[in-house]
Amino acid sequence: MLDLKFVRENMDLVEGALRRRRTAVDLSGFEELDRARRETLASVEKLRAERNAASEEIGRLRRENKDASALMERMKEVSAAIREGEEGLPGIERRMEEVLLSLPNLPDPSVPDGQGEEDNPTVRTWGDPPAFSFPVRDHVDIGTELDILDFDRGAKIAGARFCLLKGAGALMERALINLMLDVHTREHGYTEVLPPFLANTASFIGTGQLPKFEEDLFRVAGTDYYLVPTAEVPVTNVVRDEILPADTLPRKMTAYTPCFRAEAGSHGKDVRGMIRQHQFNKVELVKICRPEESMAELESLTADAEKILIRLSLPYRVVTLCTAELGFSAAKTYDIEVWLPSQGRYREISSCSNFTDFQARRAKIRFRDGAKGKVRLAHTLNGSGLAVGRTVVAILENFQQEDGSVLIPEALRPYMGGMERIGPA
RNA sequence: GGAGGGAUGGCCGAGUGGCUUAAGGCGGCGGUCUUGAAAACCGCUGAAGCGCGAGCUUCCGUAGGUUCAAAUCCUACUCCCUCCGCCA
Repeated sequence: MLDLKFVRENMDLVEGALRRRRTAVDLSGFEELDRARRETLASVEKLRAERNAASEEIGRLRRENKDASALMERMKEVSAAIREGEEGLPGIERRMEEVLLSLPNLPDPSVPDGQGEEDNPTVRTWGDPPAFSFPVRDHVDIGTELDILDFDRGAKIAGARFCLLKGAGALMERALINLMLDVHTREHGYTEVLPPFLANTASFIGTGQLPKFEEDLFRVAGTDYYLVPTAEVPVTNVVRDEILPADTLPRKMTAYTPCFRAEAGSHGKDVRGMIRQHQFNKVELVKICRPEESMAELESLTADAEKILIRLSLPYRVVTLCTAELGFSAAKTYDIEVWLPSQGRYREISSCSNFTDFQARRAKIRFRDGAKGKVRLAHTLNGSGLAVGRTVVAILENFQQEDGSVLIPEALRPYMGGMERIGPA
């Protein structure tokens, strides 16, 4: 959510910044609502001040056993006038709230303009795509033949876009989760949390998925619960409605959760394999920090995620999302893309974003600046560290051998009971 | 699921209709004292909205209601605690 005062005073700037995101907004109606609200508020508050003064007077008169009935009678009218004046206010405020909640974050000035994926500049590249002396197969063929991925059974149990992992496949998924959590907690200073996998409406509004993107979520029928689409939701909301001591910042948390995505609009994209599923595992990194530090924290958070790929010897590149690709709540995002031999290109495996004060304002995440300082909105960040299912895909494809087996990256072997290779069943 | 008890500022906690513009404490900040610190003492210290400003208004879990006036009374809901039941 953008700051009301800022929007009011910088309408043109806001409209211009959102045009950079290819989001057309017309704020003229909002301007009118804002004016009406302030006029109403001014007159109602004046009446309330009158009533408060009279109430005090009535209290005084009654204590002195004097007659207050005339004043009480007059206040009846004032109270009626207040009620009447207030009448339109909830409606106006609700409509303003709707507008504010529907406006995406403003892109950071460093974010390049662009129309689509092809306009995301590459920041850096690590590792070399492996060369193969045999025909490359994709993870579906490799995994099915090794009997570690079973898409047919996944579909039988749940439906399309679900997968069953078996044997060394299930073990690898679990091993990756442990490796990632260990690296982030022991080497990068994050505190591990294991949050609820369902969260309520208030939490989803806090991080920006609601009210706008309900169709992307699975809701538990008859309840106020949604399945989390990312640990970002429960973990960022750990500090919702709190005022944090400044010396506890930056607060760094990491969490494993399964992620559930309905993604109504995504049909037809990545229909094959484990790239795009209704359920997948992810280890998430979340930071709450001072505004001055958030851009530097974004750099280090991205580096923390990259570290996992380096450990696993998976070639990747980092791109900056251009204005058109930026997510709703983000001011700046780096995507980390891993090399997928079967597709001959890099595919997203992590998305690291600085949300500036956008989520903090919605979720009331604040800190006290200095011992007697002002209360200020914090900045929030998060990034995948990493998407586990896609990491399995990348390992199967990058480490595939001519005989159909898959070498296990050395860093992962201790987490898989010393297993060095997944051989044919 | 049943019965009871609760929800008040960063934290704890008093407060059953009008001198509550929320007592008191803790914590924090400033000061006195001290070589320095601690202790002691003194002072300051909730959040948000509106207004150029003096200032005004709102907020005591949430939403309604009663009243000239609500932290306080009424209704519904949410969450927490204790006990019982069920259960991994």
